[in-house]
Amino acid sequence: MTSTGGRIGSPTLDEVAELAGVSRATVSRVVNDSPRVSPEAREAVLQAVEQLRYVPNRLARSLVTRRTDTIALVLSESKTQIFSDPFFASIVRGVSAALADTELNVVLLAARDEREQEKAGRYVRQGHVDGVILMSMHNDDLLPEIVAEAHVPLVLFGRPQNGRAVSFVDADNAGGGALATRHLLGQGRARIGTVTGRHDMNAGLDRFSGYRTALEEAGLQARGELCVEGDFTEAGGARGMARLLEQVPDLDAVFVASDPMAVGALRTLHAAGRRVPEDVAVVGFDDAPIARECDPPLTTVAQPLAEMTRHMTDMLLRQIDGDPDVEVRVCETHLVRRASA
Amino acid sequence: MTSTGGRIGSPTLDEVAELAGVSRATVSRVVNDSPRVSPEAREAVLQAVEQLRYVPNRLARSLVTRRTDTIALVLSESKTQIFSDPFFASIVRGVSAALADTELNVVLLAARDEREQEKAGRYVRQGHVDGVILMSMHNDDLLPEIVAEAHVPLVLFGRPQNGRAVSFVDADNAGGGALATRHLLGQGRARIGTVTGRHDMNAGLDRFSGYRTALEEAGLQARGELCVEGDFTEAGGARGMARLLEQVPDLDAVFVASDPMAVGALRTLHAAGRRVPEDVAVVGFDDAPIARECDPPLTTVAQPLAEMTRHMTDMLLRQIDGDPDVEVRVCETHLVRRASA
DNA sequence: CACGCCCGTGAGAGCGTTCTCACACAAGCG
DNA sequence: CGCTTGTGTGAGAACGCTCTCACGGGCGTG
Repeated sequence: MTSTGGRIGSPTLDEVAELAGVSRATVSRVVNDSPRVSPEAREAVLQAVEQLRYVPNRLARSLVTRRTDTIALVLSESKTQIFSDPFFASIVRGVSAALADTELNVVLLAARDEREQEKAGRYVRQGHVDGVILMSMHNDDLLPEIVAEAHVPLVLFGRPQNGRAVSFVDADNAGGGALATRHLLGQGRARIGTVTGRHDMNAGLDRFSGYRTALEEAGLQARGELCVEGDFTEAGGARGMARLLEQVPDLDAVFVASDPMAVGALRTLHAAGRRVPEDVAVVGFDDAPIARECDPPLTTVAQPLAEMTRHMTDMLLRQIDGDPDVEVRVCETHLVRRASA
Repeated sequence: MTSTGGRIGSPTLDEVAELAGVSRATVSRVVNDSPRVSPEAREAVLQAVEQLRYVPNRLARSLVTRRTDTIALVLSESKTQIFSDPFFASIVRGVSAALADTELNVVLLAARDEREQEKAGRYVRQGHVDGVILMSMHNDDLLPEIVAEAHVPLVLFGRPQNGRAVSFVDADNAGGGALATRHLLGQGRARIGTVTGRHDMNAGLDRFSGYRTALEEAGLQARGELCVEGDFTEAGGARGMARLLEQVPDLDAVFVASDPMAVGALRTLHAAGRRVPEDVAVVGFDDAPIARECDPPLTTVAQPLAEMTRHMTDMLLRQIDGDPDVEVRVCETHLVRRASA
């Protein structure tokens, strides 16, 4: 390995220093844009850097600065295919965008099963990242605990189940569910069903509770046969809708707790010969790109994802800078009216 | 910062050594499972590790071992929403699965625009990872070049455009396109259109060329009005199908170069009152989960993704272990028959 | 009984950085 | 003209780990 003629490994600060005829410290200053360097020295160093194609070794730097300039976006989700959910894609985009003009890198960690969660936890604890944004929709997830105990700055996407003191950003899911349901009530719909999200995810539960609140406000009851549990996937939405139609043949509206599920529900309704919105009105949730494209275009509840991701990164950066406060932010949703309701 | 009472920072090897009453070297041996440690010493160390909740600092270790035990899965894709493509989700799953019982971590790097690509490139060059699996479907992408020049082990998913010597794994896209088209021909279809993938992605071009090959074999011509360019999205598939119907009203079959696009095409066909497969037969590509769920279930070309991801990781690991050979692997596709053709 | 051997251990150098200090030198002040 | 002030520079100690090497003690062998 050492006897090979070629340059194995990258050039070091020392090599640059020698070539530039200065000390290692001066090279470091130039590389880090310190002002206290003479123009001549700076020029010499820059030339040497160029010539050797020097790239600083980040590991060595991190070892002394105790900063990695990297944050992890952890997706801890086993049961649904969160990865192919456009909703998740938006989060990723939002976070990268928010950090675009900082020094910070974002890495995504996928933690599908328990094993991967432990791997991700280890990765975080071993000092690879300065902070973590954790999307863990699932209530029995170990990872929030693991990360919190590692004393690594942490912001959750979505309200955690147990009331532990941790910063998070969430949409007002209950408010959104109520918004959707009130919209349907306002159209004079009387038998309003719902395909909920998974009951072991807060987003699912909260949207469901908003649905019930709105019905109760109107003096109606969320009877059991009106409510079926979905799983946030398109297939699940289709199945849920089928069951709903079976249980309540004269259904005239449905609130579906996510857009992919709503697309599945639309398919079932078409197949069953129901017209949307004439026979059955449909409201979804998330305002995914598909909502605009499907037939009919989907009325849906939008969460301000850009705003939410910005809050998450801001909160995380504050924590990384040493602010010990726990912050919580719940963002308002709004209804996007299209043709389906 | 330093005056805070609490334990700032994790315990170090030295602290563990002191508590266990041994030297730093011995602790290191225990932590790294070296056999040359007496049972008593090992026990003492393990207890101290437990008590201090010691976790090795990976950066420090990497600095000397020159191994990070991390590989990056880089998604360099700007134009389509690759992130919400189920196809991509499968790749991620496959790679993590293949590395599940190794020490290696996987981080995902999303590089949507040029800026993010540079950031990702920097990340790789600065020594954060031992190797890279790069999904860059796009022909004008800078990242393959950047990574290759950094002399970091690299395996591409998908054949690169310029013939540079780099290891890659690809599906036989041309073969798959031919397979699909021959299947349609075998059903006696005569006017077979295609909605292609993007022409600046090899997967798109190759599937298209397979389509033409099969037509020519049958003595037919891929007339211009039979071919429209799609973009691998559902919306694009719907639009492409609409254009196709307009240009060729008596179309009796279509090969759509991805399943999401095929789903869009089905929607258009339904809306236009064409029965599938009676009036128009449809074959997709990818065997995405949706293919099973849609109406009618989609006949589609499957690529052996599990096999492909395994090859990619194997090849990368070999490179990381110092094997300088460039390897190439093209995997066979097969047809999955369902109801749409 | 002396010799070599292996085994468990610890001392210490090094990995590539940053950062604190101290130093040399120039310039400005009384 | 001595004194402080400031500015550019370099020496060297960290950072937390691995790994080579040397050393002492127990054992088997001739």
